[in-house]
Amino acid sequence: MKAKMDDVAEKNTRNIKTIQAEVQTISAVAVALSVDCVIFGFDENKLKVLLIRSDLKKFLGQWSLLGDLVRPDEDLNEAAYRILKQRTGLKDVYLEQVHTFGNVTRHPGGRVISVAYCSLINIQHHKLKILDNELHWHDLGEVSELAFDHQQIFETSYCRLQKRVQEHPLGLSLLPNKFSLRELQNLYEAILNVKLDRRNFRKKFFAMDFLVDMDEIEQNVPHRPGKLYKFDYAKYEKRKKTWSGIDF
Amino acid sequence: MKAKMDDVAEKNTRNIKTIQAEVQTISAVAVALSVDCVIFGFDENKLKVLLIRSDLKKFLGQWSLLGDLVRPDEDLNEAAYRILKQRTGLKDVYLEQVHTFGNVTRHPGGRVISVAYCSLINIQHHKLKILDNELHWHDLGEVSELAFDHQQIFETSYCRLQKRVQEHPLGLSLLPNKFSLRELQNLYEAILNVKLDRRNFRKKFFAMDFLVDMDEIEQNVPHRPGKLYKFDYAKYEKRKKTWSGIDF
DNA sequence: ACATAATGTGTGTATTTTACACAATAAACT
DNA sequence: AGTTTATTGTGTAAAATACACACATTATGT
Repeated sequence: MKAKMDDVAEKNTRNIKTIQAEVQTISAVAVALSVDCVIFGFDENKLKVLLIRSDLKKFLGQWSLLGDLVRPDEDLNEAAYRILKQRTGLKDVYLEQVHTFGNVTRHPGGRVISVAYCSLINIQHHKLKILDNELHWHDLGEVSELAFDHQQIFETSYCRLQKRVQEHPLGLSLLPNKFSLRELQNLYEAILNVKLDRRNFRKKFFAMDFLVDMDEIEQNVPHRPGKLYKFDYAKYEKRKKTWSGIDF
Repeated sequence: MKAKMDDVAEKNTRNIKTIQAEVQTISAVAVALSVDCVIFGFDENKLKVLLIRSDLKKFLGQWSLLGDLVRPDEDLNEAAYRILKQRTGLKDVYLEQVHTFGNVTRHPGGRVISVAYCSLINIQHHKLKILDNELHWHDLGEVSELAFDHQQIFETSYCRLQKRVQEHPLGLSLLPNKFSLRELQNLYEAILNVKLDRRNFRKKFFAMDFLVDMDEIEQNVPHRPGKLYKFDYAKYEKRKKTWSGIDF
């Protein structure tokens, strides 16, 4: 399976070169178009990103983002959703275009421009799918020297995420449906890489009035269990026009 | 001149179709890559955007953003700077990538993806160049039914601008080097489309401590003239790491 | 029953934001 | 020269928001 994918990648690389050779003679530039997804997850109180071993010989052993070429009949968003579905089995997840990377030399196989997407998934909803050890969740601190310009793409996406979670309650899509306030705070602390005051955090989140008390408590914790809440997405959708962010 | 440009555009359109016909048979998708610039200016206390009559027959008479195909040896940012230089004669202006639009059907001539850039220029620095009446500054309120998906691109860019001017003092690149506080406030009111309290506006801006009193006053105004200031870009560059925005 | 580890809760203080009014100045008009 | 007009420049009090901070409660594990 892996060997076959490598073949496809190598073949695409040759094809791109061929196209570009033809295109040099005319005025329009044909480029290959790809989408790369920066997929974030949250587990054991740490923020993670999903990476795969690089396809290309040049980057042998290095990790890279999940990406693919966009198909002829496919919009950019569709391509991003397809990649997510293929790799994680999940759909209906948060996905947002971040930036387009198109430097001439960014891909050794020829001119390939890449539209980067940032995605947040609930890591528990697909745990079974990563049997392939070429696909792996990495702690954010341990992401370095990615293939291509993926280090830059990753960093750009992470910065965007840090901004976005202060503007919209996106982070919640990283958590289980039911969560304790401690989990929620751990999540924000992990994303923003700061320590927050527990009482003020709770106050702010309750003031938003989007949390619904489930009348359940945590199980199997070696201490006083916390209450469980869910997020009221419907209420948020109604009010988000007049919503001005969280700001921790 | 205009007729020649139309020819080139039509020729490119045919070429793109030709390329795509060839590409259908192989696995990589070749797309044409373009850059569209949303160029903002400020004049007579109004925010303006620079538009040109559409090249294409399908959109005859409609206005469109300034764009061009990206060259084979050209990075995306370079292409955007080139367009700005060609159209306005200006370089060293503020320019930022906003979003990439790549829907399959967005261009009637075939698959063309467009990377949108937002730019701010001082409208006085190039006043002489718009002799061509196919190129025109439009009041923001009067921008409607642009060609292609340019209406959407424009709106996305304007929203981005509204956010960015609250995070960085970008707006100043729309003003002359010397400006009064009234001009500055008019600018922010135009961009954000709100009314601001004069005293509080001044207080906030002075508190930033980036304005330098030029010891000059406005000339030829039929009322008490205001003092002129310039913006201390060097000081801003030094402090922008710890800078957390303006927030009107 | 005792130790452990985390939950749940409120208040006073500092900071920031907002609302708001009047004297001073230069030009234009008579 | 005096009056009108339009806009500049300035400060303060009240309200809202953000911040720092401590102790009793509750379940588990031994």
